Amino acid sequence: MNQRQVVSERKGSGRPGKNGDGAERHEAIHRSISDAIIEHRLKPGARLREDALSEVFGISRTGIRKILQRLALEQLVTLTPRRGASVTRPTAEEAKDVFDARQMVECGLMPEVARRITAADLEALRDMAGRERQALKAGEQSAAIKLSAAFHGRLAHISGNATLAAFVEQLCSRSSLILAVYGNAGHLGCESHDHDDLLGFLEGGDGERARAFMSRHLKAIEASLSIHEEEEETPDLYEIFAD
Amino acid sequence: MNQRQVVSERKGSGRPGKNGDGAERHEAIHRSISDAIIEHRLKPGARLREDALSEVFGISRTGIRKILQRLALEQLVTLTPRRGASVTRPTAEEAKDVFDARQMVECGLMPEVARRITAADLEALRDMAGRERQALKAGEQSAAIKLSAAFHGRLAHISGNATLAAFVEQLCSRSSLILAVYGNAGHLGCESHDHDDLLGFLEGGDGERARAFMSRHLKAIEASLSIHEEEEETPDLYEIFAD
DNA sequence: CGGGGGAAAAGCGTATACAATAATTCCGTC
DNA sequence: GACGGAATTATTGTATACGCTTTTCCCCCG
Repeated sequence: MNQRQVVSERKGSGRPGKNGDGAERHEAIHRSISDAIIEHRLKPGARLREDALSEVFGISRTGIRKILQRLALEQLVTLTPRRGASVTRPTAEEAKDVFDARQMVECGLMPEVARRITAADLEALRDMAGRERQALKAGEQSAAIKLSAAFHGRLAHISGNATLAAFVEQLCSRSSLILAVYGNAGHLGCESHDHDDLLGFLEGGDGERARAFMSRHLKAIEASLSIHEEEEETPDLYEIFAD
Repeated sequence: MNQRQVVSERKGSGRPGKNGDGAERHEAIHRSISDAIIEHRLKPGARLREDALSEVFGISRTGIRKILQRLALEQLVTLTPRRGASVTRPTAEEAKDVFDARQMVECGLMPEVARRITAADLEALRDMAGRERQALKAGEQSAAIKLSAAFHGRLAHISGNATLAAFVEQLCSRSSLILAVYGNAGHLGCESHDHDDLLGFLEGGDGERARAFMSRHLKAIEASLSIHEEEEETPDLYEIFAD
């Protein structure tokens, strides 16, 4: 594909182990794969072979498996028992569940966010929204998608509830996958200046209006999807040939 | 301790690999440890050494590490870089976050649950509530705690949203840990017949009343905690000896 | 020419070995 | 007798080796 310069420092060096900071390394690899999925550089259904990944990142399969397993818990990859890992292809039902969950949690968080948001938060968020619009205009869908998810995640963090914020982040990642499967190319994700408008309500401290706007915003994204329920993994032949 | 008969079939048998159904095995071990934590047979702060666990369950450290990692993602155990795993000891802040999250999600789910609940669901839930009361009366705190968490989890599943239901289950598990740290012995968890009352509202299809009742129910549990913020892990000596 | 069976290959699951680091204990010196 | 340091021990981190399952490809038979 196109990412080749990921990380190759000390790849062919004879020393196998010799770790300096293994934990951060793993974190970096996790983010690297996670980003590739969220940005649609790895598309739903793509297989992730352990050997290939271990070679690319220069660590053994042990470490890769650990990361793959974590990604599976985050619902970004699917682990099929003897078949290995692949990028998750969300079902229509999962898509509905994820957006219903976002509706409940993100909207529910808005009043508290409006109460706690600071000038520094607003500045950072406006910057993100601006860069997102810019990326969208420049046709860089990957960057725009990632920025949109980051915006929603950052917003949730302002509520002060780390548990709910982490949940929102996970939902946003999954939403990105859903967009990849059911989104129409063209007007994808949070286009327009919805995000800027939302920040306006939050700056004014109007939590209820922000909640209502967030609700419409999410509904608009969900409505833009075309849920056509691809052919099932195990088509029900009895139903198909019931005549 | 007291669990010794866990599983020892084919333990000393020479064959190392020879797996029949590794996945189910791992699932069982995960549940075994998870239950032990939720039932307070393993208390917060308890260390979980990999060697010991691998010997108890008769699998190698590889499998144990996998399970430990999953438990860490579920926030039931804490993985300290070079120090191994231990049962998570929730902070006061985490406790607040968890209960706020439950307040938002579980209450928000009630209307939909009231809409979809069936007679079979009601019967199963009443059975669980009954067994919980019975266990509480018999002084079996462990069983009561697990049944309470299971009740809330089962309830959430009726909403039909698997994502939110899984989240609720996780929150309930963590609540069990919170009870272990901050709960007063004596009246712990959902005593009385709160659960039965709730089922009454749901049976009547009154989603709004069920939501309000669930809100009070959760507030009551949270209020029964004594958040005294144990000595911090790194006490601020400068502040303590500031005079 | 198409389909099925078998052999080879590829890839995952698990265990084990080795290296590195944190904890503990023991000994020497002050 | 106590404190500091060094060696030993205990425990985690990582890699690698091996077995088993699945898949693929090729050849043979129909």
